[in-house]
Amino acid sequence: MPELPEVEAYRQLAQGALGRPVERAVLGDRRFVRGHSSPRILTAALRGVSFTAARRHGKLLVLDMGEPGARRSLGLRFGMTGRLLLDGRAGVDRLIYSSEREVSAWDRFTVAFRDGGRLVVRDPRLLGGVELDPDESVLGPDALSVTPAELRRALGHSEVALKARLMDQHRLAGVGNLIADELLWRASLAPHRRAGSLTPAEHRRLHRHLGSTLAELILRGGSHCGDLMPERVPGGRCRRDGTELVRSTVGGRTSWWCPRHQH
DNA sequence: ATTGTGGCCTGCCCGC
DNA sequence: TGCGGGCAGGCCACAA
Repeated sequence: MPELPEVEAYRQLAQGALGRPVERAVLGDRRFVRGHSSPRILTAALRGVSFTAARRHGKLLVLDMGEPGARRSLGLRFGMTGRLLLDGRAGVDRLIYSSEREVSAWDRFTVAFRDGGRLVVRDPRLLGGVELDPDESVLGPDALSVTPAELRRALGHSEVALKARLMDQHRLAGVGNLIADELLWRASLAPHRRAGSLTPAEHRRLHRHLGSTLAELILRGGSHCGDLMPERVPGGRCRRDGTELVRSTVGGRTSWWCPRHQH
């Protein structure tokens, strides 16, 4: 599903859309519009502009547009089943939980360029969305570039489960359910550990594993490419010590973890 | 402010 | 063979 690694791939794909004048934008489903702008205002804002930069903040892809001084931006979210396509090319090969089928009805948002190319968000489940001038200030620091001090601040002294805190986009942006499980498994930390209870050594370990896990998943091609993923099924075993993994609900999400080495 | 819960959305898979 | 129910989780509204 689209977590940070997928959206990073989408960002790289979207670089190919920069500098190409927009003919028009089309909403396949008006429910796909998020935020305060109406579909009419959003599509009108895109007419004739060119994108000047493709940025990523957590799971949010931001396309800047317009002249400096009158800067606007377009925010794209992908939920758990959203794909990005540019001129028919996909940003990622495979998307777990989503469908591989090509159904034009799932093209929720299309930007048609004057040169004939298209940027398409294809999302069967409508869990993603498009927003004009998204408020990025509500997002925490990006998980790929977060500093140790920022990560410690994100966890704070909270009594909330560590995993829930890591997935709180307002405090740390980019970590979703699959990566949280992978990260905690690698860092030997239990998902239900209180977020504020980590020792300095555990903070360091978590920060180190966060960076290396994300970098590795980006290289491997997605959030589903972790070492824990194949065992994230009933009867699955820990690849480190052979213990049968436990499935429980933490922070309202299905969590798989090793009861032997994660504490 | 913080935290937890339920609903939205729909393709897919399983059991009957 | 068709059908109903459960599941998946990012995000947001809402309540306490």
